[in-house]
Amino acid sequence: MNANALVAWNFRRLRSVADYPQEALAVDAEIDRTYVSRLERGLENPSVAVLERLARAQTYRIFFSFR
Amino acid sequence: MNANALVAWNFRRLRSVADYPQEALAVDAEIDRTYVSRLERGLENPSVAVLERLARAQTYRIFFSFR
DNA sequence: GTGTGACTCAAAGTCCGTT
DNA sequence: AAACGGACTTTGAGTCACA
Repeated sequence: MNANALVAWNFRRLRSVADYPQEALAVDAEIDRTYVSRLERGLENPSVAVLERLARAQTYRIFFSFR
Repeated sequence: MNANALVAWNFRRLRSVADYPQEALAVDAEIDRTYVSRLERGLENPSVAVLERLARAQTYRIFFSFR
């Protein structure tokens, strides 16, 4: 198991349980929608800066969600 | 506090407590030694693949160390 | 709402040396 | 043993049109 596949899998998993569309996440994280798509399928090798923006967006989403 | 600064700080911290020279880590992780130097000083924005190689090398070093 | 291919270009990452 | 420099090659980041 490699790190990028794990990161990809966890990002998708956490995004979908939060009922958070790729497109909305992309906007919040200020990352292109198509890049998020490829990242979640393990086709990219993202940098720490990218992970940070996505993780922060995910965190806000979870904290300010209802259910 | 940003993610790259944290990653940099932790990599250096863990490497030095393991008594693990940059050059040896660089060889084990198959990463250029000058890059490891810049990374630990927070001057780089490394990819997941690089983090993985460094982290694996660190892990082996810790597991197969004496003290 | 997401996946894909093709693209540009700034940045990641390498390799040489010197301090 | 680690920082620093420059020149270099490769890849990630970011965009777009289309399915």
